[in-house]
Amino acid sequence: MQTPDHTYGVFMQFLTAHFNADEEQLKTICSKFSRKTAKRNEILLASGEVCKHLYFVNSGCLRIYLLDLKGNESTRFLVTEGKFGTSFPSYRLQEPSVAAIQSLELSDLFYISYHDFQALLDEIPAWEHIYRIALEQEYISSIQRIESLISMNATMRYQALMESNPSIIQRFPSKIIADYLGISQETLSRLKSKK
Amino acid sequence: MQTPDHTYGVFMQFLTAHFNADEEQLKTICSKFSRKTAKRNEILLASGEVCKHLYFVNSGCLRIYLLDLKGNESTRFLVTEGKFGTSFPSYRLQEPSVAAIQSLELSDLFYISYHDFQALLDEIPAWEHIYRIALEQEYISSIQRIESLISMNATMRYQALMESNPSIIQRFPSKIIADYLGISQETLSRLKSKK
DNA sequence: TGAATTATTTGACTTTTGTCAATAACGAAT
DNA sequence: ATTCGTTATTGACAAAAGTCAAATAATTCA
Repeated sequence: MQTPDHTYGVFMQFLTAHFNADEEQLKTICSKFSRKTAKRNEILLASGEVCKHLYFVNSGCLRIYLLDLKGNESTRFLVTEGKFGTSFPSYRLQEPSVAAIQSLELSDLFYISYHDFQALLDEIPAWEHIYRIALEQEYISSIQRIESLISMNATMRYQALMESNPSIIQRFPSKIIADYLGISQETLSRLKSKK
Repeated sequence: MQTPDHTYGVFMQFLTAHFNADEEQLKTICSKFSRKTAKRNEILLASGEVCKHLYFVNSGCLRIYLLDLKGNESTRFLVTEGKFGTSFPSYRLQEPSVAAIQSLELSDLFYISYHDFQALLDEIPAWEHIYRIALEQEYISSIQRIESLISMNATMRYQALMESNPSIIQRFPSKIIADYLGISQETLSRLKSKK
């Protein structure tokens, strides 16, 4: 991938929003990203592997999830269009991943290796700045998620999700919404019908 | 606070670990921090207020916690010696805080305002770099906390905490450990006696 | 030190949530 | 449209965790 153009879609919007003034930097950044299509339900990372890529979801959706010995799944994150996602602890530390990554839909993805990501941090100070801002946002989101998990019951967590992010409730199977909320799908089904 | 010296304790260790080569930057950074002592159980931030300070805990301990209408408390974070802590979403966005901050012990604190923190980010590129690294670590910790909350029951979460951070179990009242794990103090007491 | 406060444990009971199983509904792909 | 496989709902029951109350233990600090 060498020169950015309109076919980049949402990824192009992200880049120009941050680097519109600097064609040179933009080309450097694009040169480090590759693009791929992931099929519905395709596994991009199995648990136990070291996570090699950070993904930008141009279209579709990724799910970062845990799978225990009994086959129970827990959704750590859902990553929709215009967002970056990876198995962060594994990607950052280059250690085996606890979580797996799955494409929930037919997805159009840009991705960058850890090595190239580090190179961008060194080469382009603005890249570190943007990354820092993004980390702050994700950290705030994760704090809010922790708060809902330690201070609310299943009903309150579902209501809070309906208010903060109603689109994902419609978009994804309720089994996955239940995993994300840390409750069983039967419990979710019941609290939906009661209300 | 102008010139750093040995009375700074752990804070000095943190600074020299990152800026040992640069006396100039060190002085700039120190000039933005103030120091204060907080009494046991002193409230440093009440919920609803905008969080003005980021704290470095030189000695003692801070607790970032939630308080609901019924008086139930939930501990978002415990910040021990050598760590930075604040009500992060409020400090970063300069919005009213959901959480409160309390000094659990007699604590020796360094603190910096949001404005001065932003100034350091602009003035000293290495400050943004260090901050980014710290954010990554905190974000990874919060992801691991989310995972334990969505995929483990009370017993497993307690066991995991005993393995990952046994010192805080001994140091703090079990009521606070229970809050931190998202369970009632009675449940914690029972699972301790069963094992 | 000793009174007062705070924290912890335990019991009895309730509520919430999970599990298993059966059925119903839905959706993708031919 | 029909079939197959997945997803959602519901019931019956079990397990986990919460609540309230009382008794005991431990701490604080005056």
